[in-house]
Amino acid sequence: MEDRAISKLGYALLGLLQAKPASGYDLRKIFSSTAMTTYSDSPGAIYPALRRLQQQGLIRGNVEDGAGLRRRQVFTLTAEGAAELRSWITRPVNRSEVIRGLDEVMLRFAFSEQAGGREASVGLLKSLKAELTSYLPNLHQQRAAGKATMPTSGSLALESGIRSYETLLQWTKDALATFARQPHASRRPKKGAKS
Amino acid sequence: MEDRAISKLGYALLGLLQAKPASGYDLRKIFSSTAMTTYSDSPGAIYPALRRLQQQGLIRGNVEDGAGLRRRQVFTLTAEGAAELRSWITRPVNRSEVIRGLDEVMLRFAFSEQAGGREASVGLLKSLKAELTSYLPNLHQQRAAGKATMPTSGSLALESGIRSYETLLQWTKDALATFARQPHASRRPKKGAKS
DNA sequence: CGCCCCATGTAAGACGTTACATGATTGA
DNA sequence: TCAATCATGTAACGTCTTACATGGGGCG
Repeated sequence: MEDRAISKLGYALLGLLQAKPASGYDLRKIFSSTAMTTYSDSPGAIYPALRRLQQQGLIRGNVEDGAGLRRRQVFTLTAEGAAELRSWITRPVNRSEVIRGLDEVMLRFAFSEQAGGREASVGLLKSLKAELTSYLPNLHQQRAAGKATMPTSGSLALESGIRSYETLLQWTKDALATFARQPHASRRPKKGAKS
Repeated sequence: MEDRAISKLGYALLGLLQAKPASGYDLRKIFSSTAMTTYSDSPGAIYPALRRLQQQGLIRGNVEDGAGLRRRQVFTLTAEGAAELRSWITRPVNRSEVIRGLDEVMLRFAFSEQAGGREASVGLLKSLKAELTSYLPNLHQQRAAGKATMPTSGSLALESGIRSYETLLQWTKDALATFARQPHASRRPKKGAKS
């Protein structure tokens, strides 16, 4: 239960394990076959990451020795792991994350509902929306400032960044609307099985 | 002139030096003050990266000892460096870059006009557009497939990814239109080998 | 004089990438 | 039997992060 930092890959693993216990190999397959291909499926990254998480007490591994199968270790999230995941997810979005770590924010959001229920998702969206709203004028200013000095491709690149932030802002609004439309009934999974 | 790989930061430095010779400190300021804040302005990253580029013969450093100033080394792109930059920029965009390395593609594009003229920019845009067009149906499929199994926040996260790719595709079309509107006059700073 | 900006650098440590290694099971 | 897939791991390597170190120059 040491207290060192957890990498993005580490959080991705925690989030997946929260949904369903899995082996390292299962996790690799998820990374290589789904939309999570952004993450590395290399054993040299995953197995050491799992070991670190286990040393920190965030996951627990159980060796499956059912049949005459080769040893296969299935990892489960511990209570500490679930707490760590929740605290990572509910932490407000700040400027530097918007600039350098949007993918991590989206990862947080993807796991938010299972980890902290509707409220967690909505909270994260609001926080992201606020940060985007305060950051965008900044970019517009840079576009105006650089108009003269930059080559066409340079200012187009900046334009692309601006558009992607605007699209994201619109998405946060739509996502908030989606949650607003949903019944306010307690959708919060306390323990174990999900729908 | 060893032949090892160049990191993203390395290319960012080459691109900036192509526009204008600069010292390590100048480059750090660019990273910390402009829209290029995505790149680290830490000396522990930049100075070693510059040294590597110099060892590869891609840049050359000249110590300025004009006044009684403290030594200040100004780096310039060599011919080899310019060639390397061009080859990086003109290399076609592939699937894995679209998935994991869009920021690097945008970096390439930002530098493309100065490095290889209008044709380089247009070529890169076309390549990106083709790759996006072939990748997007893939994501739509995943959305359809996961609709049942994913929690709301998960599918919304995927939706965000899809939208950002669609926005980018629209941007490539607009950018191509921008270049099409520009005069075809030779803006190319290099003697033509390709027709 | 003290403080901040210029300007460059090094050292320790963590993480991911690539490549290699191992071995069991299943199917052709 | 050969190949592929399941399943886990290690070793070397490079790069970034964080933090520290150094030292001159300008300014109040």
